[in-house]
Amino acid sequence: MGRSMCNPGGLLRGAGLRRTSPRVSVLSYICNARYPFSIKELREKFPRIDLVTLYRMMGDFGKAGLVTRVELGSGRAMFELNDGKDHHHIVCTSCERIEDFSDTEHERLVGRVLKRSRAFSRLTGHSFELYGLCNSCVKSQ
Amino acid sequence: MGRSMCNPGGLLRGAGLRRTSPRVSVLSYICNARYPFSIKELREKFPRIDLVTLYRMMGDFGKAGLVTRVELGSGRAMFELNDGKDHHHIVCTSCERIEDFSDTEHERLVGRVLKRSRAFSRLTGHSFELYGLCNSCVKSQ
DNA sequence: CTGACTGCAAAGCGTTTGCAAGTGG
DNA sequence: CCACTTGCAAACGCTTTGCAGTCAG
Repeated sequence: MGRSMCNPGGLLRGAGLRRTSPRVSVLSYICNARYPFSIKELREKFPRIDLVTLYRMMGDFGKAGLVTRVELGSGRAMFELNDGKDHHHIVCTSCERIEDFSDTEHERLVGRVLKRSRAFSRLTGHSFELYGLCNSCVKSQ
Repeated sequence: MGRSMCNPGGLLRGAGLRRTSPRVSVLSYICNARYPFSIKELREKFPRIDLVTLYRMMGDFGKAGLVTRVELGSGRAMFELNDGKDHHHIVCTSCERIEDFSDTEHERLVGRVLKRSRAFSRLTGHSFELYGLCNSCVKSQ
């Protein structure tokens, strides 16, 4: 639900980006992705699109607010569709499985930290990610 | 206080690592570092120690529990002395200034998230970092 | 003396840049 | 048409690996 209503053409036009074939393909894939994805994953899914094009595409989509870059400690860039909701991730350090979670308490906490800070007065972003072992990896270890 | 009592030789021996000249130099620097540091910073501070040695040293110190690796969204690895206390960072995205903070509420939050998760039952770590502009960078922009 | 450690060279990986050819509006 | 996009090649920064010489214990 919601995901399937994704309209790549409209999203691109709304963002002021040209509706090219690579962009439409990738954007519709992104709309249906349930978890953060890497450039490598896009490359495997779309072997005919150049790696450089994918990097530039994520850069453009990012500037346009279509996708958000998330840091998940893997060393490579990960992205996800920007749905406007602030959520976070639990990442399995063994199989890289990812689960989303959101926590309203966390937002309050961020505000409180900022208020206490002497050196900072403006926040532009934050990362809050958990690392662990998912149930199946716990069993097999 | 505390910092100045740093004893590189003792720390190394306790960790089962040989007390070599590069390790002693770097470790005493680390003990007095007030903020997370990068390999590049160590390289500038100790030009005569090979870059590869610094990487391996951080790897060894990490395994021995002397330092902790922190992800601050810069793309490069950052480390800090492992003092056993769980704290977090506010990073200025303009000048890379770093301020530490700790928040007991955060620990409770982590436990709550884990309890609610269906797919995860064991956590091995977490990141909680804030990004923003420090007071002096806010003024100059 | 021996294994742990270091330095140098080279490779690996993810990412970025330059430029000519292609294409959407 | 013309500016925006793409693909290919090459460079880039950070990090890792291989190997021979060195040093601590």
